[in-house]
Amino acid sequence: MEKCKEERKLMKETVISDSSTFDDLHSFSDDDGENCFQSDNLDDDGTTHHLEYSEQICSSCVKKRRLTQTNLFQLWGVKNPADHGKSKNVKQTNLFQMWGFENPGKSKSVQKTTTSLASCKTQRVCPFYKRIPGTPFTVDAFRYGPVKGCSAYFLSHFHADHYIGLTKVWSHGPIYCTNLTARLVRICLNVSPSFICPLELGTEYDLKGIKVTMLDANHCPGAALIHFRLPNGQCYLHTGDFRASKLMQSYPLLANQRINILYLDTTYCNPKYRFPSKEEVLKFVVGVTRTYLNNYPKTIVVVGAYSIGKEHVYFAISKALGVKIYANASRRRILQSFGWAGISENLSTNRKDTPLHILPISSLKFEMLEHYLASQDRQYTRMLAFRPTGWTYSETIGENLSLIKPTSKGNITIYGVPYSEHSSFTELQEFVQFLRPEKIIPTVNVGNAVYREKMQSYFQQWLKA
DNA sequence: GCGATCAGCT
DNA sequence: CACAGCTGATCGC
Repeated sequence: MEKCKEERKLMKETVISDSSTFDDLHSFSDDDGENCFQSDNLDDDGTTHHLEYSEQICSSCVKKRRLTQTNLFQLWGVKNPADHGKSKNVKQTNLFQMWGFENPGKSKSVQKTTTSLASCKTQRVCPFYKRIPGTPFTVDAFRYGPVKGCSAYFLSHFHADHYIGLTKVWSHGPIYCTNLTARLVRICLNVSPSFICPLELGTEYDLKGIKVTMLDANHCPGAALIHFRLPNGQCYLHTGDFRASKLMQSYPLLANQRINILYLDTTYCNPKYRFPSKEEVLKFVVGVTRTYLNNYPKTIVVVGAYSIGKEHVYFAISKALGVKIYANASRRRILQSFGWAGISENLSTNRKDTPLHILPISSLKFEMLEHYLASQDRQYTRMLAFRPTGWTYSETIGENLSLIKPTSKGNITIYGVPYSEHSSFTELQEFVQFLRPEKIIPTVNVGNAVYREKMQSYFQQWLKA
């Protein structure tokens, strides 16, 4: 134990020195004594930065996995008797409690032996594609501690994989984001308001001599594309997470404007991802719901959702059926914070008032849904559930939604629907061919050199034409 | 005891 | 690989 502690300390020091090396290579001090990221650390072939793509971790610690307890009770699907005593002390936040009733007993079929690495902390280094060269800015880089040379931290949108590391003890610098994202950072993460700097969409700001504009990203509420114009005339666009749309082609900062570097959300940068438009998916979801309710009027409709995003799936059902939306208090609070007109009238605080319920997407499993249905005072005889996720796709289904077949068990039916808030391959192509940027830096799927090369070859093909 | 963070999992 | 998290475990305070 003590040995491990020492190793961790040693590793931390090692990593910090590595980090300094990186910064020494890629940053300089300007007249104010503030560090900026140089723009000349970027090569044209896109192959010379493999090291920078991988966030640094301690390999020696990874090898030293230490077994903790194997939970045989879970392995057997039996309740751990010791949990009875614990339950009084342990703060439980499981779904059953969220719904307001007892956990019927965890019976995960297979629970792997748990291992622990927390004792061997990994220290990551901010990868180059999160830094904006020639500026003291980073985008979605909160998990690296204070980033050397960074005096302003941008948050593109409020999803956990982008704000990870941002907590109420944050003190490494100002956080720039849209108004809506700023509210979420404050109310959900309790970050000190003194660090939160909300920016109006579509308004140009001068931040440390750089012209910055946030543009709607057509992703989740509050998500932004970030446009930077440097004093030397260079323009960079960071898409954060986005779904490219025709509307973006009318943004004054994008139409007929030169973009020198495009930091691109390449989540679905593969021709196999050809999913339908959001509108088509919404139409499909509403159609399925109507048909189902015609056949089985006593049906409860459930939509799975993450913290924010994909709200229109249940808004569409709500509107089409003329029913309110039930969501738990924390989700209602978040939805209210969007400041959307008329949202309050469509939310219900009582689950008995409406057949349309929103649940965490992780709870869309038959066992949990059966329990949820059983808890509804026999109001309903069936359940229809939707799981909206971009990964719910199949090459054969492609854009033909009628090929989607639900999975059913007993009186519960679950539809996976390809409602995506990221660009499809085609949308990416159109966006890049519209923007014709000088250079493209992918920000997703970059952990693997083969993928990186594949993506760069797509970019080249698109821009050849 | 609480919050932060991480590996593993989906 | 990643979506956008969740869970359990551990550690620092």
